[in-house]
Amino acid sequence: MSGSVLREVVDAGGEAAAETTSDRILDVAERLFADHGFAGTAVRDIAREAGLTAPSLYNHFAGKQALYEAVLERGVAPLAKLMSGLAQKDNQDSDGLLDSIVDHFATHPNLAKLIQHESLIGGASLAPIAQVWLRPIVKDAMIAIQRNPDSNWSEEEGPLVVAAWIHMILGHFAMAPLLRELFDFDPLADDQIERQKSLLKRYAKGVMSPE
Amino acid sequence: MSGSVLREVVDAGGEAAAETTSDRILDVAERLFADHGFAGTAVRDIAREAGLTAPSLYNHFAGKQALYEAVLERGVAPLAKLMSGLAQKDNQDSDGLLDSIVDHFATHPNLAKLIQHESLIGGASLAPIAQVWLRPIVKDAMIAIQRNPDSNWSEEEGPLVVAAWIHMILGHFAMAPLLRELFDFDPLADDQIERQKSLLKRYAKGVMSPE
Amino acid sequence: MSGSVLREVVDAGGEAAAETTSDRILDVAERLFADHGFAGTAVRDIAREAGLTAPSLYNHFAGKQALYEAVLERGVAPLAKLMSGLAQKDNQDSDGLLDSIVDHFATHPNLAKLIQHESLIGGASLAPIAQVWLRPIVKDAMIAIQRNPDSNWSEEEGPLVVAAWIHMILGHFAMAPLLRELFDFDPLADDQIERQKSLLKRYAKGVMSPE
Amino acid sequence: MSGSVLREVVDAGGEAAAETTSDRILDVAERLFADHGFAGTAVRDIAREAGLTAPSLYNHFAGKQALYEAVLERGVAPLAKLMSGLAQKDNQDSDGLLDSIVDHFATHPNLAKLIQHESLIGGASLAPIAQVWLRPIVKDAMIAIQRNPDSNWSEEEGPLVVAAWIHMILGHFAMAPLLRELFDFDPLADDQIERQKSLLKRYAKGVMSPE
DNA sequence: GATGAATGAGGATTCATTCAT
DNA sequence: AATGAATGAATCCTCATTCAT
Repeated sequence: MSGSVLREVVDAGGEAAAETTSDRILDVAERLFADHGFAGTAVRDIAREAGLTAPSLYNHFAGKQALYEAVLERGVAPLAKLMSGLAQKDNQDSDGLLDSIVDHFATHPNLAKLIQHESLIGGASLAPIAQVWLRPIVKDAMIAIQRNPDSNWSEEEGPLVVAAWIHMILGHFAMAPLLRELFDFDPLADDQIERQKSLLKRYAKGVMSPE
Repeated sequence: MSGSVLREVVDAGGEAAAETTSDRILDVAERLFADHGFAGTAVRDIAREAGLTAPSLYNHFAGKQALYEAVLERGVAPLAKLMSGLAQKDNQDSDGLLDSIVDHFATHPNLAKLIQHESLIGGASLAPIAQVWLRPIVKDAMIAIQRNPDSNWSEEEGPLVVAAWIHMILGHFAMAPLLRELFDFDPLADDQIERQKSLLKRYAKGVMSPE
Repeated sequence: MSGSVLREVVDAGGEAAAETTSDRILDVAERLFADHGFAGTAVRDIAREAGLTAPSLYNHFAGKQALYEAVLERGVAPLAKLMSGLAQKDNQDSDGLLDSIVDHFATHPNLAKLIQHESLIGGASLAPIAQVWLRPIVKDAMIAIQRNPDSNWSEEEGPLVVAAWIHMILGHFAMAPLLRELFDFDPLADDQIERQKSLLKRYAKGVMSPE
Repeated sequence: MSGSVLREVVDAGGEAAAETTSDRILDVAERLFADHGFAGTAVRDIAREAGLTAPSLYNHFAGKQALYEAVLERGVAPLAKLMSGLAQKDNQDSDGLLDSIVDHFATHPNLAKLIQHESLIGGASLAPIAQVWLRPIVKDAMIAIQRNPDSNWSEEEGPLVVAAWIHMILGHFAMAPLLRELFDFDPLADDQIERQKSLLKRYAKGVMSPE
């Protein structure tokens, strides 16, 4: 259940054992897009780090935009799958749900950055992400919040509560460079991830129901 | 004609009444850097929207990077000033503090995006922002959290708690495009900002001290 | 089609029969750098005269400076090779040595200009030229001068004597525009080159040992 | 007679005691044009080193080209004056003539570089230099050579002999960077200039009449 | 699948020059 | 006489992309 175990199994976040060339390209592109954003990433750099030349990359992806979208889809799809799966299970178990989500981001360290980049830019790919993948989950979450007998959030506050969760989870992973500067630890280290998980769980218990 | 007096009144957040060319450039650059990031913003576009040609811009700023840093400094400096001022007042009054901070981001709608862009990229300008401007504030916040008799966060959790506040506040303003897609409201609308303020205040009361 | 054989024959000094694009670029660049200097030569002009666009040129050379250095190396290397070859032969035969050197500059009409440009500017590429290529030859020359029984130059004068030879040989080819203005002949014409050779030989006999 | 004495008196080569702004500009421009060539020198750099801005420079000179020509004229005119004066004196005294010329270049250390730059480029300003200033002197020199009873140069060789003198004198001063790299002394140091003078005088005696 | 060569569009920046002040 | 601001032209160079091989 802990992230460190999952990492070896899933491997989607690391590019060490990449097999096909397309996968290798996607791995590199994911990392570079996450670190430098879409505009700040050169196709040539992706190609070079993937071990080929830029023209060769066009044998695998129609263009930079298409590659970017493929990266986003590959990154966001399993997240959506995970969460729609979780939603169908016992959604009272917010602890396990939080563990799963945080673990997913921990094993996919570029995902949060990708989502936050796209959210900041408000690019064309944001709508699919938000509408297709995240919205259903959000709906479940809002239902869960409302259904919680301890919760006393008004209906208008629901979205902001959900948004707060998104910010806390995404932020922990996406804004790692800032946190590293501000504090003296790496938010992506295993112990910090565990701490963040326990923090979020305590929030889930107490914070959600202030009284 | 007596511009210097008007400037403070009119110019809060908008770039309509900008007076000097340098200010106009800074205003435009702030908006474009916030919306498209550093790499995604062309000097020529900044110049055009500021009403001059790209070479002319170099009469006011040494280069793109220098302009970017000037934008960041102009944006972050008052934030730091505000918060260091708040820290010296009654720092038990977390409500007023939250109001001030949120209001500042509300009236400087590009600031959160600028900080989050730079945090994501982990660029060279991040260190000054974090070290010089944010770190002192963070120190105060952590002291306040520890001093709170109701608080029972361990010492290691302090940074993560502070980080959570950063994520919630920055996120509300910076990730507006995502929230707009996900929900059907504008986080920057006055009523939503008020709602967010009251939400954060409730968090400050309850969430910080779960038991 | 069998280019590699032809190249040595046809391509001596002229850029007409250049084969590979890189060679064509080098040929044009050599001529333009020689005629206008480094700063006075535009990459776009080199590219245009070589039959391509400026960006295409970057597929062959990393940049203007790299191209310049490649031009210098291609020009100076055979000169050094020639002279180190001559040094190993009977170095009493100063006549043959002078013939070879002058003929080399005659068949590489840009070389003297390139060296003199770089010597005037004192650019970064001058040190390699001087240290690696010319210095060994100079050493030989100074030994030869000292060893000459008729020579009565003091040790301190040796360098100046060598320098005088350099000036006379380089000057004849590099300062052709001045000589054309001053006199009414072309220093690069065959008969003038022959005359210069015989002049230098007479110098070598008489001038070097005045008494 | 020695260069070191003259330098303090004449001062045309140094820019320390420059008086009018125009003179200061000319001094700086002369040095920069000599060191970097016409294309390699920016008007702004000249202006900055002269203590004003580029637009101000246009109050004194019509443009870059005009400034360049003014520099050349100011540099070459006294040289021509000197030499026409020398020609009218006892032109058998080649020793004094050589001393004067070399001293002039020694006290005007940029002059040789300026002439050699312009000769290499073959620019529009070369013709005036060659035709108006140098040609009369050259004519005298050739007459002197022919008239010398010891000389046995053919008529066609005359120009080449004169050219050789030009190369040796200009080269010593203009190609100082190369000589510094090649040998371990500064050609512009007083002792080296004296040595060069004595060398040239010996050449004048012996070399000119090999038999 | 891969690549070297090529390119139009655009990148930031420099340059010589102008002009109102 | 000096300058801040402005600019068209040109600088070197990068970029995403195409295409023949």
